[in-house]
Amino acid sequence: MNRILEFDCSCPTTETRLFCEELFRRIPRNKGLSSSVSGGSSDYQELRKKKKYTLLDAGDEEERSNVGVGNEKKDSGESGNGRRRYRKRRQEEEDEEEETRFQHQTKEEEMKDKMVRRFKDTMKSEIVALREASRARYLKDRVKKKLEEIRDEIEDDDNMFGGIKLSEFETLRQNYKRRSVEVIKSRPEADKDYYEMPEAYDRDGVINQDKRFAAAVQRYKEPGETGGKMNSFRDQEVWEENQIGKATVKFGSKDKKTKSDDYQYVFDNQIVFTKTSVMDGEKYENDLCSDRQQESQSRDKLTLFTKHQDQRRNLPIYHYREELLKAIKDHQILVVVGETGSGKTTQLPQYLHEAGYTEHGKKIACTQPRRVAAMSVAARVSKEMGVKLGHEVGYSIRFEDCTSNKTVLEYMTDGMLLREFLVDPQLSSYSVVMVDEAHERTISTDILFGLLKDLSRSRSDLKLLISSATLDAEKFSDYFDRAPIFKIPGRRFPIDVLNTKAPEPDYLDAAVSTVLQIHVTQQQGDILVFLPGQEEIESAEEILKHRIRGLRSKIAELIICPVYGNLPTDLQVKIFEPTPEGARKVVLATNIAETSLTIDGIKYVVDPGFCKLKSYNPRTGMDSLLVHPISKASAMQRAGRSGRTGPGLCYRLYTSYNYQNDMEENTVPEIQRTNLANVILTLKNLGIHDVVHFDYMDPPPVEVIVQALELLTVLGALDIKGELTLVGRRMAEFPVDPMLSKMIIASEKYRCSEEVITIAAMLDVGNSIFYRPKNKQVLADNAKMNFYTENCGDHIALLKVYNSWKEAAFSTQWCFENFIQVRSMKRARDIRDQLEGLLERVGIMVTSSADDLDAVKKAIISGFLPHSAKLDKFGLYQTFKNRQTVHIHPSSGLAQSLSRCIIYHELVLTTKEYTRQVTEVNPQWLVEIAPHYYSQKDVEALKLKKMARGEGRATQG
DNA sequence: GAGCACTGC
Repeated sequence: MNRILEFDCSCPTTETRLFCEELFRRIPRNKGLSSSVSGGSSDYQELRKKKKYTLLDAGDEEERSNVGVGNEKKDSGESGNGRRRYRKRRQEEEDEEEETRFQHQTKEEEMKDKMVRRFKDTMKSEIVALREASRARYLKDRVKKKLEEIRDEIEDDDNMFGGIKLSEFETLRQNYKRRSVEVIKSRPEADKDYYEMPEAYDRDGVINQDKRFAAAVQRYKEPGETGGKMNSFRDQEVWEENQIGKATVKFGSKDKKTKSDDYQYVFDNQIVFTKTSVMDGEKYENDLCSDRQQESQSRDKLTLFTKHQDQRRNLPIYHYREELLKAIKDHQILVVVGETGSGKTTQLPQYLHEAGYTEHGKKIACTQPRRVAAMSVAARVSKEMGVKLGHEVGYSIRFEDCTSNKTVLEYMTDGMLLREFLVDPQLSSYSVVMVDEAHERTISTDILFGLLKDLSRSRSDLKLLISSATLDAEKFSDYFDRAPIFKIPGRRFPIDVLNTKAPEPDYLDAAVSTVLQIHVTQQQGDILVFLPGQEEIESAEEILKHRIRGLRSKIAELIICPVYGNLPTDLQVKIFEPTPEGARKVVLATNIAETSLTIDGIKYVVDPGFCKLKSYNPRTGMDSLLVHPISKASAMQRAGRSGRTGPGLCYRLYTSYNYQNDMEENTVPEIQRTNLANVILTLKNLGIHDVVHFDYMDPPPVEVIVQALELLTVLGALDIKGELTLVGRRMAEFPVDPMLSKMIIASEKYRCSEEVITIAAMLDVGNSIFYRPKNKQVLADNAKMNFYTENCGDHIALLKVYNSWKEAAFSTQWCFENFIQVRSMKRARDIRDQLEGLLERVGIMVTSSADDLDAVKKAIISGFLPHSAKLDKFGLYQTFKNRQTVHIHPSSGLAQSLSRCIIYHELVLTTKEYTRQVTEVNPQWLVEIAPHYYSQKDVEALKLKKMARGEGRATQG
């Protein structure tokens, strides 16, 4: 009894649920049908107004009022009829009992007493069944009412949309309704509108409860079921969803704006795609099958180690093992081409190890462009070899050296190998160097190319492997003295590439439309959309949400996951969560998803063909971060993201003509579009004097090299002959930009190294310290302004942020409270620790200037002396040297104030020329600190202007 | 009152 009552309480719409269970039980299950039946041509709200539905509504109200009210109250209403009768009877019986207690004389009375006691015994066990029977009867009535409702709907539909052509969904829905009616009608006695209480008493006057309830329960039993209870919740949910859909959404032929012969869903700007090409998969499926077989066979019998060995044998590269080893033996340099999944990164070093290249204490190095890749690959290989990570197989990345003297296979970031060159220019501990993902052309990789090529001439025993994706293999081969190319097939499913028929004027809108198009017309599979930046992702998210709002009950659930670098990690994790059944995930990502993140289950890629690209202008010394069309290689890479777990589809929002004729083959390598000051300093430190004629694979513009040389000279890292000075040598020790390292070196003079390395670390992590969520911008801004005090710029604010965090014991909670990104702070701490260690190495004491912020500012000037600007008479800033108009970025604490002379960390062209991370300084200090760069005249002029402006203001006031 | 792709030492 309790069980039933509790159940009633916890489920406010039990009647509804049971009704619907009954309904669904009787109707043949058809998933597609039941999900498409949602919504209705007639508007539920309007239906509610009609009189014939008031009865139903009253029932609904009653259900609602029953929620949370005591159980007793449940006995009211239609469901209580039987119970009321029963109660009445019970009361009578009780009265009789009272009577017998006093009289108790005749036999007749004794018999009566006996009967009552028997009745009471059976009461407890039967009351449960009685309630159920009563409820079942109520449900029967509901079925009838619902049936009536559906009939009316059909009638309405016929009247309203009789002559209009319906969409497939609407037709389906109507058919579904008609079928529902037929099915219910064909049920025996469905239309009988009275209920017979079975005979309760036998002829001899004895109550026969079995007989009484058996009949009531019988009708609501499913064949084969043991009890009359129904317990499917899923169908209930489906039905409720449909009801909600009816109540909130208007949809149907009447809402149709344009008349077309046939349609499913009408979008204002439906995009027409043409299939232009197919990227073939490479004999994947057979492999996969054998993979699975192998896996299932080996799961129980084999150990983990042998299982790994089995998997190794199934990789495409396995068939080429001997040939590869022979090629490596015969040639000093080999270009290996293998697409994702070929197994080159994990297998090649192992083959070399097995072939004896690690004898005599030599190691094999394999470089990766990213830290995560180096770590995860090393972990994988150590498992395959059955050794502990850090022993025979290790990795070495910044802040983390996971190797030992036993290590023979060393995975490392490319920057790390570059640092290794500084220590040991002969790389004498390595027998093989493999540069993986060479096609990514990071700066470090490009510099490594030149150094390794040179080294290979002096060290004939050193084997060099350059591994890359297909496209530019010939280029690598040409560069490395026509080294042979070894091709390994990849493992990928075929991908259909679709291009638009006409160019799309608004890629954002087109991307959103395409996503919806895919969502309603294509089968299961997640969607990945590439967008240039955070802003575009956020607006795409909003538009998408807005557009599916009106369709929620018509289409499957669409889960929107934004991903970009600055997104806090805990929000990034969302994209890896498996998509729930029946739903679809759409990932809105920046280029982060092109190489850095791999998301499982992506079947559709939407590629608008743009990305943000940073490029450097040596004349203005300014970086620009602007939206550019992507390259063909990049487009291929993006498309490839869809074919990882099954055949994929790539929707390109540009024409195939654009692709063929307007897009570059490859993205301009980083080395040709970056400030090279750091690279030049590194090369100089390696003893390469002629940096202009260094063997670059793609030489950077000479202007950029010259400008870098100039800067290094100004900073005192190079002397007049272009040779590295002591200052330059010390600067090169620090793995940061030359301006930052100069600032650190200068902190020795101003006795504030403690503060300066903190600022350097905070500047180095970039602009991801403060987090500003869209819905809490004011709060976030207020929290940020707490770190700004009088006479305090962005640099000092960063210092305060770090120190406050330190005082809060590096607390994560503190970060949340202050809208600070923990991830960035942890990184800043790592960098700071590293810098602190390096201070010692170059012989600088860690000293604090305490509260003397001027000392800190002077150290900043020493590093960033070309980055100064002054306020002109129009209230705009002009750089001292280039006379270029710049603006203080609104995110800066100084954006509102007018400081007459500022030092900035960087200058980036986005919508305007913005200086970021700004501090006000005394112009006189510029001359003091850098008399070789600033003349007294520059500063005097500023003073005069200031006076003139002051007077102007005075007269105005 | 703007908006910052991704890396690496």
